Amino acid sequence: MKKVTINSVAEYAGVSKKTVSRVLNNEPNVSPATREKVLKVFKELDYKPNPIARGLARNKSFIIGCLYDNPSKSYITRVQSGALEACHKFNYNLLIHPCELRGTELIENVGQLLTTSRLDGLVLTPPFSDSQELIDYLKTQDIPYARVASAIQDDSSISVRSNDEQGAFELTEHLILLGHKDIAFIKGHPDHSATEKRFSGYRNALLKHGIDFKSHLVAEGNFSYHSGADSAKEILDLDPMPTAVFASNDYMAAAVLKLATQRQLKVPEDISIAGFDNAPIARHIWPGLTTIAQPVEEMTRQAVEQLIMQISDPSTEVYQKVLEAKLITRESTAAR
Amino acid sequence: MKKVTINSVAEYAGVSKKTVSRVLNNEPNVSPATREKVLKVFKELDYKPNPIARGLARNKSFIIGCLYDNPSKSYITRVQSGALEACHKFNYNLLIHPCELRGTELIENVGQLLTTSRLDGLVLTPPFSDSQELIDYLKTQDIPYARVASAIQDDSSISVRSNDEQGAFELTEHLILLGHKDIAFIKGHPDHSATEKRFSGYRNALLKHGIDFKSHLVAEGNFSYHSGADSAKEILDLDPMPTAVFASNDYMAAAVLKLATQRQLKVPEDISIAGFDNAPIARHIWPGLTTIAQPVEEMTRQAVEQLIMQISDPSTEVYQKVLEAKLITRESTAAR
DNA sequence: ATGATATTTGACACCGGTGTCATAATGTCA
DNA sequence: TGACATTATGACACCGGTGTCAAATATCAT
Repeated sequence: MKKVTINSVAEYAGVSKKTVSRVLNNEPNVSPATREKVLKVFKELDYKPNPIARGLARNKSFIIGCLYDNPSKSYITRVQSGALEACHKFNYNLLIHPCELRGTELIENVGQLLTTSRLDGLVLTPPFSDSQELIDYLKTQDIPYARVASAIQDDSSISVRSNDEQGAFELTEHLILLGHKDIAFIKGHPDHSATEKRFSGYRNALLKHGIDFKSHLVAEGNFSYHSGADSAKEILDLDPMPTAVFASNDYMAAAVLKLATQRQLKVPEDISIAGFDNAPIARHIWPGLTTIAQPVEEMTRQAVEQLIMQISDPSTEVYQKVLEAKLITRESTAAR
Repeated sequence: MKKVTINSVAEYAGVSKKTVSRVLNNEPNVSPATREKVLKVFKELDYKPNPIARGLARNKSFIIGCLYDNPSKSYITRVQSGALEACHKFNYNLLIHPCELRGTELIENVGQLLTTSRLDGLVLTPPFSDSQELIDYLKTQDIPYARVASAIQDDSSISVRSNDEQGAFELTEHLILLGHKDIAFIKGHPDHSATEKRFSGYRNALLKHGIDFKSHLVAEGNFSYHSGADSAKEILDLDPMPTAVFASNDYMAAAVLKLATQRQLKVPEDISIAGFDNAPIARHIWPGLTTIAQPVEEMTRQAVEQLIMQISDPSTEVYQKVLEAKLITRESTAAR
């Protein structure tokens, strides 16, 4: 299998390299006859341009990097799947790069990534999308990036998020309307901006309905199943026990459900449990979890799509969007 | 921020490009003094070689591709995490490429991937690692690849798998020793070689203990939660109902557990349920699933590590390994 | 000191494309 | 038909490295 390069094509077609390059890139100023001829040779020799050479000449790699550090596997796969969809639409590829937010090496680590892969852009998922330090660094490197599910203010970069506050508000209201007054809340990871947003949605709903906020009903989680299990213990040990628990994501809610069931509590008869995200686990367990569907794939898809726009035309207006979250009721919540 | 290239380094250090290149690649035949001098300039100018230029010159990208099409999110993330570990150890990056096994475009799709990204190697995960068609194609493209969890015979390529048959045998035996005789089995996806292996482990255990194999106790699944739900219905509708169910993975087992619970059956008192893989969900639900721990990360890590070895030295002996699977007992199985 | 050999170094082509600019071919209008 | 604008084409440098090979220098034995 001999290698077919732009040179061989040019020679075979009897034109210059440059003309072949023009045809390749659909540039104007090629006569129809010549274009036709070259295209035929492409077919005949089964020519595929070398992306690396092209990358060198144009200083582009057609690769987008995805940064993440998230305890939820399903969140990651959803992010990836949205990102891939957008990438493939525009013939980009996706390189994944998990790393840790904490630790002084973050900047170094990302810098390493940038120099070793020459990415054309970066998608930041929480908690990176909320890291001011990282964002400041990226600005100095002038590499385009897009933030997913970030609540921090930065008008100069692409951002797509969903309305966490609104979602949490609706879910809390749902519980209140079912007659619950003692609603425990499990917070997410403090590094994620969604954590505060969801918490404030919860508080606002209580406020609106004239229910006193009680701080002893709030447990500190970090989105991991394990932290949910710890919080579950705290909450179920309370006396009197709250009649409902709202966990900031489905994994933690699943942990509450597990402990409740272990303790012979009936869900939702004895206690209602709700989560957030609509992760697969929410419907894989019994009873199914009432939760808030967050359009993770869609957020990421849009973010990456816009990122690619920005890469191909830096003058594109910076896209900032907030998508709606939606209440999904299942069997884990019921009237008091 | 001015760009620092090999030329500027050379000029600044007062040596030729080539000498800089030698230092860069730790090549011999550079006098200690010169090497020292160049290294100092590296630091001073904060020089980072351009991987794309290097890739063009050496026809290498330092990127490994990972092909998958698997309904289990947790399986995918485990695969990725093992692959990433190996990649980062050797300064490679990982590009992920989900695609569908079925459909005539597979070869075309992969071909496209290879020409648009110039990968240095490919990791195949099930069901791709079992696809003879794909493997034949890859051989014609002469790109190095490694197979993960594949049972098909191919001495010429790297393969790391775990002992599915043995694992299924042990799990079945565990159920038998608990006194179960009517043990239903839910098969996995027919495109995965593990499916037959697990099934045959199940049959062999029955055989060894003199229990008749009953085909009506076998349901056809495909590893997805959904298929598990369908199979669960079939099995729980049987009369008499079997006293134990062994699903070929944990997702399907979780579906059985959900339906059983919905039907007010007590697990494990009324029916024992077991899965395979030791996916996170196995311990996220109540009762926890008895299952077989499959070292997915470790398999992939080894496969990628060997792949990289092979890339850097094609004469490396082809690595083929079978790792052990391990029985994990939890609350979902009990004596009859 | 001399020649023989080993080590260090650099000039230059090359990887496979793209960008710039000059030149050739064609079209337009008075 | 000539003057000029427009379109088509190619020569050549360039992106930032690596490979080849010959020249320069150092090392060693005699």
